[in-house]
Amino acid sequence: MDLRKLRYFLTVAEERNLGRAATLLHISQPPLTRQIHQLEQELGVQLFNRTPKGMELTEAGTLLAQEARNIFSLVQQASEKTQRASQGRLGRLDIAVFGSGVLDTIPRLLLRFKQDYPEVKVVLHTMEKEEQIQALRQHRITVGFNRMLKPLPDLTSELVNRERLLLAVNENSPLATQSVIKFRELADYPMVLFSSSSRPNFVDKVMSLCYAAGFTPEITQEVGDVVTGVSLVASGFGVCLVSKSASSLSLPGVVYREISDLPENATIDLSCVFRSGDDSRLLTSFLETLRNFKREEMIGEVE
Amino acid sequence: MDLRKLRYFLTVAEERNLGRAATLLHISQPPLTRQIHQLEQELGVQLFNRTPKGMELTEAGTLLAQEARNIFSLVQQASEKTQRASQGRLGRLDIAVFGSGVLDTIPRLLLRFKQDYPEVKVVLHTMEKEEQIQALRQHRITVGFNRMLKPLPDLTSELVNRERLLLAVNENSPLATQSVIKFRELADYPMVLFSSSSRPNFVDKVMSLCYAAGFTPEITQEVGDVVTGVSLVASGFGVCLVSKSASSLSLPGVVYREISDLPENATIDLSCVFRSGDDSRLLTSFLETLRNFKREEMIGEVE
DNA sequence: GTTTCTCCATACCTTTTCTGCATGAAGACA
DNA sequence: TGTCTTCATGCAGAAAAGGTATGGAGAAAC
Repeated sequence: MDLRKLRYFLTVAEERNLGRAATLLHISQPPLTRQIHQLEQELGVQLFNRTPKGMELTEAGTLLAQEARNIFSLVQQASEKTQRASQGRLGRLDIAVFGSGVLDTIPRLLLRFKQDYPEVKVVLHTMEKEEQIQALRQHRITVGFNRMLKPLPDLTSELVNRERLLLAVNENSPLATQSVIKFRELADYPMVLFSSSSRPNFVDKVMSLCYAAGFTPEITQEVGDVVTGVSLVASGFGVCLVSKSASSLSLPGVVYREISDLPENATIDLSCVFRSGDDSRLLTSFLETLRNFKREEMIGEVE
Repeated sequence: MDLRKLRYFLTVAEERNLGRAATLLHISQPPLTRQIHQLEQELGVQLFNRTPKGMELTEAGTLLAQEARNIFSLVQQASEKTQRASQGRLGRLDIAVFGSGVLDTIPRLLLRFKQDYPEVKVVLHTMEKEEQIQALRQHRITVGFNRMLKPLPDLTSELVNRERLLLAVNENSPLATQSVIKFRELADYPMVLFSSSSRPNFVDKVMSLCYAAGFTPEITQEVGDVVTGVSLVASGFGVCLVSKSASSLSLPGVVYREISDLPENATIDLSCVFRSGDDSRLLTSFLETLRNFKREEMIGEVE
């Protein structure tokens, strides 16, 4: 059974007349007769009763006509969906985020993407950096978000934004009342820091800043993620250096303070990683939204 | 886009290799290549990335493959359903019953038909006799049930069963306590009867029985249907002659009694009517069940 | 009752489309 | 570099679909 035969059948079923149906189909009547006969023979079912008045549907024919309409509707949809998918406007995009990366920037970006491409289903996976790299290579995800990725040949990373460090301090700490905080002063306060296993680059960055400022920080507790870190600050474990976007995380007893003399390079980069040479249309769409988003964010910061 | 191309596409999509797919499809590789190209061109969408390892689905291709599977499943179902419909095992059968005909016999028959042909959807319509005739001629129904139809050239009627008359009497009436009731005795009791507009044949039959017995009945009330008639008996309006199947209608205060000397022809026929020469498979199926049903009912009565 | 008209079916030929064989081009792998 | 695998292309043959002419059967009109 072929779609042409089915189309012919449906037209005859609706016209109840071979001649008119043939005209509508832009063919002559005899081949149409043959195609209908063939369809009946293929199915082993009589679809029409031939009367002097025309072609009258049998019960089986009536049912097939309904089914045929469904089939054509599905075929039509399939064609349209395929075309939308080829334009990166329909489909499924698997994205990985790291534990605390879901704060601030990424949700706003994803919301923006959802507005731009409402038919794309975004599936979020929580993965740490190494897991993301593996998942990208295995095509389990298309995009990963993380911080400070070392360059890799098969993966391309693109900077999403660069945030200066902020200090999370307990509201009862003397630092909370100071109008200006210098980095050097942190030497006098215990510090909560990520464990070097979970965020080696971040730890290295903080440690090297401290060394440059001439002190070794007193680490009271190592934590695996920002939320835990900030909640320890709330409990009075010490101060904690976090990225600016983490300041959207407001816990009772915690305030965020800028450090006045932070060096230029004391920043945390949020990057977006994908397979080099991935020409997927969904990725292209996503990167387009990402670049628009960056442009608008920069304008926002300048203002 | 025709089903052949779609089948080819799906096979290639599943094999991810033109050569293997061609083997499975029992064609050689070059035509398959061309068909895939044509499909891509028709849709204006690249469905595969050609790699030295084989054919790799694009996002659009992945989506089309899913849709294609749905389409084939629907086509398969359509074919099977059509064949079942041609055997009278699937479809919709519109049946008309008269007001009180839904009592006893017809429900049992319909239940039996539902067991024999579970995939046939029976739609019941309540219509009086003349309405049924019109509906049959307009093909709005396929079968009608009614009582005592006069012969018509374009409609065939088949006897379903023949029921003797029963007398519905109020439990307080002297007749209720009598062991034997003779027809002649009805002359002394007021009677509830159908109006001659709703059941002319039934009224004629009762009146002629009374005349033959030598009396004219005192009609206290004319009613349109059995249920009303029997409820008037319950209220003490008089006695009412009903068909045996109506006795399944039990109302408080009403008992049913046989009449000992009822003539042979004092019967009510339940007939089934359909268009003469209707060769619909559903009707054939229905009549087959009906005849089996009649056979079993007769055996039941003999026992 | 015959004619005419309207349908669908069949015969025969033409045209299009698909298929197979042979072969080419390009990247992977040893 | 040679070989292997994979997809792409040219050309001829086969199959399927389409067109024209015509037949046959029933309904409607005269």
